[in-house]
Amino acid sequence: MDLVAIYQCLCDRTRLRILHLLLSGPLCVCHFQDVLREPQVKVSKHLRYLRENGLVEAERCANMMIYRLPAKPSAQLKANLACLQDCVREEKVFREDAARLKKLRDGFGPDTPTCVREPAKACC
Amino acid sequence: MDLVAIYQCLCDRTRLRILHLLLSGPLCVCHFQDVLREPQVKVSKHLRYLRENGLVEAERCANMMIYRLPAKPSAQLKANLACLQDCVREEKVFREDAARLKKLRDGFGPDTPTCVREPAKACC
DNA sequence: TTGTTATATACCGATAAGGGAATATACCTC
DNA sequence: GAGGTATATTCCCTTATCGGTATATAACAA
Repeated sequence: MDLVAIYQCLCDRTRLRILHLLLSGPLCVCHFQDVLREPQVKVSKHLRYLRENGLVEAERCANMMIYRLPAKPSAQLKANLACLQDCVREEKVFREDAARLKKLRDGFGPDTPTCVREPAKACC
Repeated sequence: MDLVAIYQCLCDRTRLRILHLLLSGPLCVCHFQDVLREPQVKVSKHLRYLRENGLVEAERCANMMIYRLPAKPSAQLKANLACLQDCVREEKVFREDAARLKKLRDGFGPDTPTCVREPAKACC
């Protein structure tokens, strides 16, 4: 995995949003769908892309997949994720995503997805 | 110019090499050709891409074009260029480029291009 | 003017990227 | 087993990217 591959992962807005969310902790696919408000295929394909390039790791838990940032990121990846975290502050989309994620995590009514209402059961 | 556009510029190896060279100062196109050992079209087109996205600035000087990093880079760009400078250390291509550029700048025989032998005349 | 050097552009082909619709797989529950 | 939920994959289309060959432009020099 070289530097170019990292930037190739970072050069799509959806993937940036995904990585930004992961900076605050592991998430399952339905979280992403809900927070990003993007269709399941789209999310799934971008996650696959990130995974194939070593930018995220995945683990099955019951019938859902939990995605997280690599436990041992390379120096290059670490540097770029830190840089990303600085840069996203300036853009609205990312702040909105963060706000929606917070809402989900805080728990909001009976219509929020199971994996959010019952994190223990959903392993995340 | 948003974050995605920056990463789109960074996700090609030739453009990374160009930006890396620019981190050590302005250069004209023939420098790039020589150091990168890439054909003129290729260099020119990547420079155009970078310019259109605000990652480099250009100025004509006599019959050559001098490219440089923006005088007033955005916070996002500044952060990413700093990150880039850290990351390139790990990869051979960049070190080799730097070595070739140094050779050129130190002046090497009568077969080096005019714009390198006579920097004053070439405004760089 | 003509020629020369430096750089840019147009055009073409090959490949990759990104998105959606439909379908498949994996796991759970009953 | 059947049915449900969560996620992945396949197929198809559209558009972007990258590279090369050939040609055009800009500025200088004689």
